[in-house]
Amino acid sequence: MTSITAELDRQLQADVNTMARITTEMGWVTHRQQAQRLKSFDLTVPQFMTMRALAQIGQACTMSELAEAALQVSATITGIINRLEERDLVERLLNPADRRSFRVSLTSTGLNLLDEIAQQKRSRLQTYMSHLPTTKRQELLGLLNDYLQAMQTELEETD
Amino acid sequence: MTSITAELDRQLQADVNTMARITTEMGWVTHRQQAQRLKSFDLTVPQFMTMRALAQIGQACTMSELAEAALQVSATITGIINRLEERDLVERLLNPADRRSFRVSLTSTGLNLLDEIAQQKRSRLQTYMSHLPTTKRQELLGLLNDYLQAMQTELEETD
DNA sequence: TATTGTTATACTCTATAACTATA
DNA sequence: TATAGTTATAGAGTATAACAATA
Repeated sequence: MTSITAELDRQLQADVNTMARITTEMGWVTHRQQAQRLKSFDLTVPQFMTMRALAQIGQACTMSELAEAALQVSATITGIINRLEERDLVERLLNPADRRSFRVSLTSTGLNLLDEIAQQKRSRLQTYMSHLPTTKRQELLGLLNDYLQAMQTELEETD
Repeated sequence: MTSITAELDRQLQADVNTMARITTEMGWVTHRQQAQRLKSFDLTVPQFMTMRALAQIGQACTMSELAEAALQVSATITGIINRLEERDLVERLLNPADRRSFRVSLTSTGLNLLDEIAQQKRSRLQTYMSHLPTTKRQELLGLLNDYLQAMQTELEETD
């Protein structure tokens, strides 16, 4: 007869395997699905995530700050911002305090586009989430949030 | 005084907003983190996901089948398989039954590499998951699995 | 004629290293 | 000298369209 401890270990192993499969798959499916959806707005995933990072910072920030928030190196951000700026979705403003750097921010056009995309996403999620009982919903959110934070912490550590 | 229905609606709205934020962010963080980790194996995310799709199919498949499983178009898969084949991680085998197509499969080197990566991922997850009580773990897995399936179904529909 | 897979093309993302301007 | 940002470079992924070989 097996001990309770061994039983729990086996269960943990099984759960870890399942979790490994789900998170790997979910990351890729999410990425490809987002790319597909953003295409109709003529945006790429990195462009969208950069705009989102700008919105989240809330105020004009430097290229370096933006690069860090968007999980990119600064050379990459330069290219992304160039393309977004050509379409008047973001703007570089001179920074009188330090003439080496800019203040980058979303234009009103950029902010509106971001709102439109967010609204579309909320509509899709509403259908899915309204099928879950309130307690399950909140438990899911809490666990996802913990997991996300664990991932973000880990990313910072390996920097 | 507000009705219970209105209260529930407001709660649903709040949960939908949170879920929208978390899933968007998680997709990007996962993608960047995976890219960073895979770099130490000299693999890109699409290369890894293609190898994973091959492993999941289990037997040799055609380029078209692989493209569909890896959520790519066939022209993209051609390039990815070319690069993996040069490193002996996958192989194209002649298909006597139809000389237009190949049977693609992982080599033993490719399979070993995949195992090594999976093992590393399990180790990391184990630390995180052993902190969760068994019931919470399984509830999380159930909900994530449902969500993943909902996403995959949606991807197929928009094809 | 239809299907399988590749090639051609054009563009974006990505990281590293070299560089320019400013502090 | 150090820092902010860009440019140069090389390579990978991406989709569309044109193409070759085979069915």
